[in-house]
Amino acid sequence: MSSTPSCNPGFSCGLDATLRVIAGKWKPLIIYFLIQGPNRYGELKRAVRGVSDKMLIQQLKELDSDGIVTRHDYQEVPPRVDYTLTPLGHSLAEALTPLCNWGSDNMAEVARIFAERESWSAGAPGPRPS
Amino acid sequence: MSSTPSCNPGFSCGLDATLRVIAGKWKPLIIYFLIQGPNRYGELKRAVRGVSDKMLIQQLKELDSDGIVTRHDYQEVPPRVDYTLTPLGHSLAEALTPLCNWGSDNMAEVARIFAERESWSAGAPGPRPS
DNA sequence: CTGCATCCCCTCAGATACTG
DNA sequence: CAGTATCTGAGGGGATGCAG
Repeated sequence: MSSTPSCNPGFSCGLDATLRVIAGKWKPLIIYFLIQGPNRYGELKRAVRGVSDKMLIQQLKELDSDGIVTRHDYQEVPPRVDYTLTPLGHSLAEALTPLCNWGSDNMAEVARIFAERESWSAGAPGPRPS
Repeated sequence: MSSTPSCNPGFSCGLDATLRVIAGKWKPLIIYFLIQGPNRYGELKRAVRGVSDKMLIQQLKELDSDGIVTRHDYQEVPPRVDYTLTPLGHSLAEALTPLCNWGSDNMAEVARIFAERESWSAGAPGPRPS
């Protein structure tokens, strides 16, 4: 029955379950862009810059079979396909929001950290080994 | 917000920035367990099931150099080391909460989906997934 | 903790089908 | 030819885990 056990087979906790769904380099981005508007393949590809066709298609396919998005093929001549979030996917996208905000809020900080890390390889005078 | 740069060098959006920090198979779990309580190395290892020593140490080290956690070595015998979240790490952990909740809320759903996907190889008499 | 063997993820480059 | 969506194969590199 649906007694929602505290710790189900396979998942050590809720976060664990979530991670299985959004695992991968692009899925979080894809999901998050999907809720913001663009849903045609081309739009998505432009939004998630740096992703290759293969990856985009692949991830989209996985998200589809995971019940996060729905693929709609208009079967038209200039190919037209769009992807929309399912209710489940929509709620997931919303759960992603705080992460996005965190990144926005701390972007300067994060950028600085990464910049430093790159610079020490270039010979930074950092009194900072450990 | 007033001083929040729209799109900084390298990051296409906030989510992108965040993902660079929590990239990896274990980091989100580690961070989230860290906020839930105490965390000696051993505790952590028990919490994040399936992780190897090498990976745990490695990820912890990265999180440390990313300013997310702080490593404290008591230099005792028996070795005692603990890791605590920095303010930055703490806020990140909080941003992770909705994701954890999402997983908990939809664990049954997710488990079902994954179960079905695995069953195709076992020949389940399922009433057709579609 | 370091080295080594492995595996999967991801990127690159090229191909297909159809229209204006 | 240009544009859209998708697929295929090859290959590198990073991530992961085991043993010394």
